[in-house]
Amino acid sequence: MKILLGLSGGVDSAVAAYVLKQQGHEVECAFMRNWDSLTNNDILGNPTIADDVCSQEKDYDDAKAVADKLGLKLHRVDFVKEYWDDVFTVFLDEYRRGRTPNPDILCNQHIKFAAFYDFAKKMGFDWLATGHYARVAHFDDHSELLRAVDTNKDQTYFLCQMPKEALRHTLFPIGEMKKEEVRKIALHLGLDVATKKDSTGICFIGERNFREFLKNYLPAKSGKIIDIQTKQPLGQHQGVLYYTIGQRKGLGIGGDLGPWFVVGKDIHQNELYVARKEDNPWLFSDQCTVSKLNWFNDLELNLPVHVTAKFRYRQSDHPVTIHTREDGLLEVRFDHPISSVTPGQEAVFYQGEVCLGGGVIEDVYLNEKTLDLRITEAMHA
RNA sequence: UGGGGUAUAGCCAAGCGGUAAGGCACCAGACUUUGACUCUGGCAUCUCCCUGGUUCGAAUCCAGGUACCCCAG
Repeated sequence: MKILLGLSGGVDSAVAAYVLKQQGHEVECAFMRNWDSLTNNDILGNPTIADDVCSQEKDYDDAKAVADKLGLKLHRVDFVKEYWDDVFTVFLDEYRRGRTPNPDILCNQHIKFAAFYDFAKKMGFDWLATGHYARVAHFDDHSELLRAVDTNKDQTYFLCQMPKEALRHTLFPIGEMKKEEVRKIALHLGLDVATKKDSTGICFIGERNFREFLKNYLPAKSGKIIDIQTKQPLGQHQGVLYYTIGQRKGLGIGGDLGPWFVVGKDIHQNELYVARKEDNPWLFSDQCTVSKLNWFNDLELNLPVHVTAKFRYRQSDHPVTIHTREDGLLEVRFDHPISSVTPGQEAVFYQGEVCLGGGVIEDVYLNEKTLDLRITEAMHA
């Protein structure tokens, strides 16, 4: 089989390349470049903007070293425009709406398993492979996405929006391995990336002071921080768009009552609403609606059904019941109230080991009332 | 300009003569391919409003200032 592997310069994809090669496949690698700090005006809060060699080039060098060591060909592909148009534009639009998007899910959806997948097809490859911690089971008529064996590293959450067709032609070579084993193999192979720190932050962009990063694209506009319980102003925020639900840091509210957590916002009034931990009904919800659904199987034909769901990466599974509403949105009812479920984030559904798919959280509810309605009522009471 | 009260780090706030608790905020690190949450650590050392004094020793006692608050005018 002719396989194109996405090689990032990290240890996971390096070992994935090795595994495929050992299995006797015809493997070539490709390094993706999706972000250009200068053309994308990524200045504020960029820790490496002044460096001679930007971190991406360092990653490319690492990837090149791995490919050379394994004797594999390395392509270099550039999706900077696609990333901006299909990922970052959506990302910013969501923020402008006061929501909190997940750019890495968009990236997998539009870049790695769309633009990159198309590139692989065009280049004549039969399969696409990446170093994600996930498993895929291919059957005659469909493919299933399964949780990684290493449950601590499982990345199916980020893969929930990958197109079905791409999943049909994708392999995750390290999905059966634990991170520890991956590093051990890399060490045995003498790869320099064996001990390289796991990358974090937005994929292709990296770790950032997030508020400073957003300021490059969303202008600061300070306003009031209000205690949703008493309606009293407690301080000033720097821009309501910079904060997300459940957030504690960055509010700058002193005194003896805290800590305070963001429970909601009004982008028109430019007000941020906060509550104390003791007032936690404000942080909880028992239901949400979900749009932009992507299913890997025909489960939706059999709704309603009781499954488990994650509402953010590395959150434990929560039992929920899902069914379709007349307006086409998916309605998700939680068995028990959950904290800080946030519009714009992804709800991903599982049945045991199988990742069924996911969608974007639209509204969150408590006792049949949307968060916005609850806030409006509280502020006018 | 009568009486009473308070002045401790950015914000709250312990301390009541023996060599500055704690919380919030903030900063750093850990965790983490989103944003968050969480965890760990740091954070008053010509220092406790100022100036004198008592004492072996004062944020703690005394005197005088200064500022703010409350009650009464």
